[in-house]
Amino acid sequence: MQDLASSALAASGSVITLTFPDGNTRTYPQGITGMMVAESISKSLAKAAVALKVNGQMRDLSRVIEEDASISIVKRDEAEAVELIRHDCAHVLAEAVQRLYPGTQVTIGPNIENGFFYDFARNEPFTLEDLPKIEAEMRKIIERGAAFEREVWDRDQAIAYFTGKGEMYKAELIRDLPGTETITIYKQGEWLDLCRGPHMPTTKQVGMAFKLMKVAGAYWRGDSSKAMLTRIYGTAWRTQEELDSYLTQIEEAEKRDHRKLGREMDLFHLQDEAQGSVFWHPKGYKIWLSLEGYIRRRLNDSGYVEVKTPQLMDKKFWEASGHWQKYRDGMFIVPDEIPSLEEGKPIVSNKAFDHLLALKPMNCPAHVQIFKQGIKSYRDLPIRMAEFGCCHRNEPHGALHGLMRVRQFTQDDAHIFCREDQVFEEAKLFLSLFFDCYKDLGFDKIDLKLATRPANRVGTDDQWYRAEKALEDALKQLDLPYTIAPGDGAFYGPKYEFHIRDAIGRSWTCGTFQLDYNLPERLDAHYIGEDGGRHRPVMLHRAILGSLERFIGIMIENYAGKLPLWLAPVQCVVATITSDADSYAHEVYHKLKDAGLRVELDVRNEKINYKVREHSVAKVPVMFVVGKREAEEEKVAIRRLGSQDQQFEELPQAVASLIAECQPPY
RNA sequence: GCUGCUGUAGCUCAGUGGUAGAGCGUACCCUUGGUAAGGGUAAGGCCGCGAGUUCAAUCCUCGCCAGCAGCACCA
Repeated sequence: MQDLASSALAASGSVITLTFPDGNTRTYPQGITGMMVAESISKSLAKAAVALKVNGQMRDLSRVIEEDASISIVKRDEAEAVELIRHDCAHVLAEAVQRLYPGTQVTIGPNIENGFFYDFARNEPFTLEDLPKIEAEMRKIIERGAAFEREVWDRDQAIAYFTGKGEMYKAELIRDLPGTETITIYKQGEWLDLCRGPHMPTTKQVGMAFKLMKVAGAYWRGDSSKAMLTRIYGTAWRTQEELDSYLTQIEEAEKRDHRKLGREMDLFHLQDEAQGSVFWHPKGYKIWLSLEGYIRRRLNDSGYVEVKTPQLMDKKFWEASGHWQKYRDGMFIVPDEIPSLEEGKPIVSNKAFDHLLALKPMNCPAHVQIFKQGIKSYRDLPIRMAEFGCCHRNEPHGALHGLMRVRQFTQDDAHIFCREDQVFEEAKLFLSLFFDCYKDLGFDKIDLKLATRPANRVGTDDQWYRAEKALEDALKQLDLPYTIAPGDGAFYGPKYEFHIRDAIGRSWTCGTFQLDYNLPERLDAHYIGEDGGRHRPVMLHRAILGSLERFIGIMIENYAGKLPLWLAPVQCVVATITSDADSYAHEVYHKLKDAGLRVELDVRNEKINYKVREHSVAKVPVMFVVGKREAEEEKVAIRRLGSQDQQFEELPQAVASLIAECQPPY
């Protein structure tokens, strides 16, 4: 090291000082690369190294370190390296595809959570059958171990190069890069790609712990008016063990799918004749009622009043609210005419189109109508108007998904009518109510976003500023972690979005809190202020669960079907060992039933093993098992889901403690 | 809505150019068994829908519908 350093020093005459993670510093000659630094420390480090972090930024090992910096060498077995492995793997995928399918254009191939994808433009989209062949080609490329070489290209030359090769998408990407951006190219052997980098030294370091997962269509630049590309998803890890454990994790997650559990636990079903609308079975509806009851108590105790508003309302009404113009394509429209029963005649006349009704897609305009009945004083505000409102939205077929995205859903909706100076306080009240509920419901991983002004919006900038500030201040004051989602606000105001993930990691919006200056204006709502004049109230749209359908779906997945006692559709099964215990079992069953518990009696002519298995599979949280012994001693054998053993208890005590345990948290 | 894949018994899935099979579940019978599947018998199918090719289609081709994955959308 000394030799290298001193000889280079002698040549160039200047040095740089590098600080290592342990705080030590060393001087190196100018022009030194990351790889040379690694080699200067040890051969084994140089071999294990895949990248260099310069002042916290990942860089290629081959790049020259220009000036004094704190650095750390990233080894392949470190957690950070997995990002490099995945991105390099995407490049290898792209090369493999272009080798196997000449004429395919490459576009973009970024990392995503747990993996990467690459979008290709090809007349004939890839299918699942193509993947093993592509994987095999990738292995060859990795085996070959070509070095990744970074080159800086001139912008026009780069555009000319890719255009010349027929890579129109790459050319477009370069054309759209800001003029200040350096155009960098990474070569791996003969193949090259436009890329910002960094990359590992060679393709060999990608390793073999990767797998191509699925193919799908994806629009160029995420724009449905543009071409549809064919996307290949892959995953890559540092070791085979990591890959295997990821694949097992996916398999396990699939078992929690609410659509599967919904069928197995006999909670609900969906069918073609009512696609996107749920048939709730008795057991599923028990969950619904428990959850609804819980929220109703919460709202009642938090100053809300509950209302119920019409499903069908005249088109005029939706024109006034603005929904007709903006969201008509998502509404169910019904003619207000008696349909004809005459054979061969149209069901409705042409005149029917002059008078249309729509199923409500939202509850808010209806709530404004209630607000507008009579005259409201500033003293009445805030008015917190709640409704378990059933809404219909004509969702695109491709969007429908189990309970998560349906066409008929019920929101635990409410609208708060208040003065602007009350927004901050209402936001705080809502946030604390929200988190109290989610704690009770077993959710701690909630992704809270503050969605700010979109390009297309109503209201003045000043109004938006005050609105965003009120929402952000409430978050800060409650010390809640959040991220900003710029431009994601509604056209009428900023909002909080509460996202939760399902079993396989997809994120769904559940709760929401939205500020709205627009609707009170459009529907002419007002109150009389202290000054005796008319004023516009601010409207806050808010939901804790969001759609009950979606929330129950998420909850099933979150608990893997093993709902806590207060939500479980069947809280206890009384099961007999022999028919000698039948009459005692009836007595036990009725004691629990009379106490209001959701209980079932199993006196079937089956062995206890069989009954225990069946009810365990059905995820019943508690079983009271009774045989001859229990009947004689007035006891029950309690068996809990997931436990191997049992406790024996006196009947009155067992009943009392189960009742206590089944109480809702609020 | 777009791209791809899939559609066979209530559920999970085999299968074949000559009108179908398993396991689980269901019904009935035997069994009264002490904590995750006791035994037997039986019933159960417009092989998603419509057209075409063929002597013959669940199987091949086309169209439609639905489901799944992803994309787009989500007031």
